[in-house]
Amino acid sequence: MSIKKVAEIAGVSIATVSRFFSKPNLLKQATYERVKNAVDAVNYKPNTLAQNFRRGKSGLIIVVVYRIGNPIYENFTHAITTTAQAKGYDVLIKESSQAPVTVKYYQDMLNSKQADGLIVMTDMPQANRKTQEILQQLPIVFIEGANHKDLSSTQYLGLDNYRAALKATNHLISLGHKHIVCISPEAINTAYMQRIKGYSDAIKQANFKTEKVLYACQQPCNLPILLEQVFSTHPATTAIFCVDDDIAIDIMPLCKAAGHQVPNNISIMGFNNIRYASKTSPPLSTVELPLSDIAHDAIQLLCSKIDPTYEPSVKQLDHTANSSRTSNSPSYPPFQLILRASTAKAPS
Amino acid sequence: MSIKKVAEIAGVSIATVSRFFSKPNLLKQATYERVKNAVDAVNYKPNTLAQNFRRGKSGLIIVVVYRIGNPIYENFTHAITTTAQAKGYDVLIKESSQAPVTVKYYQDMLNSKQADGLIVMTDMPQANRKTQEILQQLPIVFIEGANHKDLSSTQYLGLDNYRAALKATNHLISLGHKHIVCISPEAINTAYMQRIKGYSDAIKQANFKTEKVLYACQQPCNLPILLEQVFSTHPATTAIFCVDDDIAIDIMPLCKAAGHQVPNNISIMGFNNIRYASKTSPPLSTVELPLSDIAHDAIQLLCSKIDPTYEPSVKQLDHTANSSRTSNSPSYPPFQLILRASTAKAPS
DNA sequence: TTGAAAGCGATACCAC
DNA sequence: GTGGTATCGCTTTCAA
Repeated sequence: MSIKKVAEIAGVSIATVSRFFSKPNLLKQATYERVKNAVDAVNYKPNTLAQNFRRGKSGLIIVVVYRIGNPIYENFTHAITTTAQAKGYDVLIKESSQAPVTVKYYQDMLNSKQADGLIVMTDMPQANRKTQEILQQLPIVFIEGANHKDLSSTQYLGLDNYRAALKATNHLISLGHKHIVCISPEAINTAYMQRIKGYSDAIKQANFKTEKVLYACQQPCNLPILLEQVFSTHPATTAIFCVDDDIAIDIMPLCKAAGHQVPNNISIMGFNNIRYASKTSPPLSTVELPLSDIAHDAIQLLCSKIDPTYEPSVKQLDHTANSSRTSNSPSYPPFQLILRASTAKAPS
Repeated sequence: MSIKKVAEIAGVSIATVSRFFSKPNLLKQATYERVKNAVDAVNYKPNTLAQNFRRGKSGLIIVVVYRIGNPIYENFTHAITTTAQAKGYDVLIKESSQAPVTVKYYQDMLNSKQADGLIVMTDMPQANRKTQEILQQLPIVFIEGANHKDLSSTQYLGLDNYRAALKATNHLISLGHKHIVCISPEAINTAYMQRIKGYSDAIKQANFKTEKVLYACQQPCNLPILLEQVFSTHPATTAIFCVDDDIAIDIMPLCKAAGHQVPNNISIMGFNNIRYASKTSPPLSTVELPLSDIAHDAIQLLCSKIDPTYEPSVKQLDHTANSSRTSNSPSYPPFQLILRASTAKAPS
């Protein structure tokens, strides 16, 4: 009844009140004033629910992250929001850690118009051929950690996890390390897989035989055991490549507690360069992906999927490292090696 | 046209299709089957936009946080979501760091029915008498950092920042420290103010004359200068109480770099017990507020504000420490002192 | 430049 | 148990 009320007070039709908000310059100055007065008088706000309903869209982009509180997202969501707002979308964040996020979930969310589009930073469980086809149709952009190999390049906007890991491992190799182990969370996703592959390939390219990947469970409960295992079965180990900073940050004190000096006896390398990586003792060497730089492209891509007429020519947006021929796009900087004091020359 | 389509296919009225979802047990078995088949056949999902519109509510609770990526929220949003979902609400998160969140913003968000209720963990800028009255009417629950003194107890669900800080400072005092400085972020909010007050009161109660509060700007740029200042103007300083862990984590390496051993020469105490507090070297002593424990009460309170008939008797929910007569509620545990290795006896 | 009116899709009341 | 239908508040032709 609200727009009606305002119309009544202003002595105009509801259409005019509607125009007051959507196309104010169509109104005659005098009419505009009358409506404005009425609107102010009752402090009228158009009912978003009704607007959304009528327009058939919610004006909402939802960013799905595994868990809030992960410092990785810090700048990314910020950049996403700024870009999206410029295009008239509001951005809200959904945590996926408490509910298994399935293809069906995305489908429902979008079909029922809860959100106009999704930016997903969580791994998607099983993507078989059928679900893949479904996802293809949906306005979703997958980033970081999606099962990109099941998705086309217009679906997935990736980061060069593979090459970054390759480079990080190569850095350790260049420091003279010959026995490097890799530690990954047990709950593995595609980003982690790519990083592990980067590590493996670096080891192989260097013709080392001691390639070793260990998996830590979510709660860093088994990390002490894991570490013990490393040094008992691979006593020659002089470097650890952790596929994320959290693992590295967890493991560094454990190394020290076990009597292994960092970096004198053992070098530790992280991944992501979270805010806390520079605060460890010694500060953590790590790699940083240009997460916030891809925000613009992500929104662009998403908009073109929400409204296919939006931008007919979607430019090439594949920044993944599926194969050796793929390279980083020049449009935004590639990964960056951040060298601090947790890595050093291998002890002789 | 969708419910209509399903009704057509099933050969029933739209009312029946509607009931299929809302009150399925009202349908005759045979009718139920027919509708079910039709629904499955076209993979029909009720349009949430239409439902929300018709029902006049969005079924959404939005948690407003200053910035995602802050580990404080990690468990809290989780707990909020679980509780809210049990009551039929979905929970999304809104970052406030990019847009100044004003009273008007909240008002619009709720009036326009974007969300049914808000849980706010950001400070609210200026709350004068008028805005206070407005907020009183709105389905908002303020937590942690709100200007609680401007709000009534049915509005604000607080944490005992004051007493936790008092206790933390008293712990330093009990270790023999007589010259304790306090460092707070420059962008101060009520939670920080309460903590600072807790610190001050502890100092006063101990009859120390050297009470000193310093403010670090958001980017920890001036922290080195601040620290230098501490030791030049207060060379007797043997302990630092930081009003949040981030400050403590930032300052610890700086102390060490400046040649002050932690905790031998200087003790450092944090606040919040974020995930990374235990990873510093030495591990950080801190205090932890029962943030995730209040999730249930927060949702309860919010629901009673969304629908006043929901729970006529709102039980006493004031857990703040406005005055000395207020005490922690027995319903959830109070703060907890987490003692690690960054605090030790004052050097003699 | 403005108004009248047809819906958007679902809900719920009132009949039968 | 089921169907008909008014209605939620707004947007958007189409006419005037």
